[in-house]
Amino acid sequence: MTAVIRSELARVAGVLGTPEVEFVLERPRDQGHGDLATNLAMVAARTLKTNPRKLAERVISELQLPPAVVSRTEIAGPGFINFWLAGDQLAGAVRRILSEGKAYGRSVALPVRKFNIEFVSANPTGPLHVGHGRGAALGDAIASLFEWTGHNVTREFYVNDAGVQIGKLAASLWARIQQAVGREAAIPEGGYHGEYLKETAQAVLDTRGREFADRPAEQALAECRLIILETQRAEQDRLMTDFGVHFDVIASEQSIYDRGLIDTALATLAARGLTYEKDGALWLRTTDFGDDQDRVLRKQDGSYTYFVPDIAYHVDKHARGFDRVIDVWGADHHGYIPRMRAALQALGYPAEFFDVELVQLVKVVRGGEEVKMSKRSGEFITLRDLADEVGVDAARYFFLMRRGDSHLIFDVDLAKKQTDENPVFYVQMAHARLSGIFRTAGVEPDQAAGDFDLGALPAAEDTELAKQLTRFPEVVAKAALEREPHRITVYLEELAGVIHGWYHNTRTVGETPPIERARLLLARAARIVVANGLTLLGLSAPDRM
RNA sequence: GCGCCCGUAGCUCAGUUGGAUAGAGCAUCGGCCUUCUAAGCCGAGGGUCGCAGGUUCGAAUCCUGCCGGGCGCACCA
Repeated sequence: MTAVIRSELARVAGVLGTPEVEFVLERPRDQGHGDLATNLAMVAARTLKTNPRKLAERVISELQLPPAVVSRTEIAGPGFINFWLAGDQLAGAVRRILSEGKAYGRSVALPVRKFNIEFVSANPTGPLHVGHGRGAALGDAIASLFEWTGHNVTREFYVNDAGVQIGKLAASLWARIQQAVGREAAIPEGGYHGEYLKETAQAVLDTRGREFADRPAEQALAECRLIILETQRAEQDRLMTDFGVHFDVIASEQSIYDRGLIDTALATLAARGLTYEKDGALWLRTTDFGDDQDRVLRKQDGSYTYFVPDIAYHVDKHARGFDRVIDVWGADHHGYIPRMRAALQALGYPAEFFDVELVQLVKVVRGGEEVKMSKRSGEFITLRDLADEVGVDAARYFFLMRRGDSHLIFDVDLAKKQTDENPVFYVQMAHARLSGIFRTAGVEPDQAAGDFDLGALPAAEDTELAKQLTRFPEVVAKAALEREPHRITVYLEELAGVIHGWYHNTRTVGETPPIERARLLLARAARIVVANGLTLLGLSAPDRM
């Protein structure tokens, strides 16, 4: 219905002689300002150098909108034009919720794009921690938002299984194995001290026998490397599955080397004249593309920097036909963005091909005290621990309820509370209560049929709820455009507030038949919207709590 | 020193690509249980939008400078 008004406004803008003017048509914050408002007269007045309110009068006299769509218009404030929609419009919007069901809120944003979204991508050198959890929740939710707006999405996880860190990890495991059979052995310099390696060491001895510890070091290290990689990867997969995140592609750094993609990428850059030798190293002219200094590709010792497989990996993503690639990174990697972007532009990819979503670090608080995390000491809150303690739904919700680029304080006590102070509980409770209405009525929600008649509903709460419900599609579209899942949680909390108020102040079961019928349909529509919002974010929509 | 992010109510945070009187939850205070979940609802108080300039009909939003917090500035990954 907004599209009709928008295009009519655009037509009038042309009549006024300002066809190019950019105006806004939006829902005003204040209900007294109508259902929709536009600033057309004010922005056009600037170019036409005339009085905005006078121009607004002219706009209204030019507008040709059927009364079935707009029941009233007014000029307000400095020159806003406010519209009140006809009652049928709202009832029609609720009927659309009922007919679209699980699909309500989905749309197709043109042009349809092929997205690759890479997230988590944790090194297989230790357990996933809460920061990875935030990346997982955010990446998955952004991917879902793209799907809900009609795009093609691949969720991807990149494994750094080729670097020197894996070698140190294998050596650390080997030391733990030696210790487990009672020998003196030290974790090597820069190695890993976490408890989990002791467990893995014991598991190796249990399954392969104690003789494993007697093998020649060189052979054993190669084997340790494979074992620890597989163990860590398996645990990461299990955790992500338990966390409700499914990856379509697990990409391996080692395979980037094995498939010869390194040489291809370097050759392409060289052919474009963008590399040079200096001080015995090979450099890339990233300064030509906005970086503040050129970067080394191949070190003096002949080995490649981490930058090189990263470039090759993104070349591979490009080759796989994605037209938008988004990496979800921890904020501590932000300094890496300019050089990555520069490298991809050096390869001739369009600037919009590559983008990064930064995720700020998570501060976990319990009992009012910060829970410190230290990878060094091996003491930190793992994602597994957190999910076990507060539950997957609460964990995911808390990770999503703030903008990704703002610091997140994760209050463990709050996440566990089964009261309205806890936003997850508050939203899920709204769904459970709506389900409760149908239990009492003795009908399945889907069986609440008939034509929705908003006119049969007398309470102001009915209309308010209906209005709130119909906002959902535009909230989803905006959240997808901005890649901001927190817009969904904010909306759901507002919606839940309206639902709780409606539930408290009106009754459904036992009202007169026309009212009961209409309220059941409204409850069904509300239940659909809450469920769709929760589902989109990867959360459950419980019928009881 | 340079760069990126952040700074909004006591706390945690929203704030529609510049709009109308800056909002929500929690906390505090005051009401409401013969009710489909009181595991809830209604109401009140609470603000120098970090500070100072600028841009314009209009700035929390855009620009400049400063202050404060976080994170980066490798031939590490």
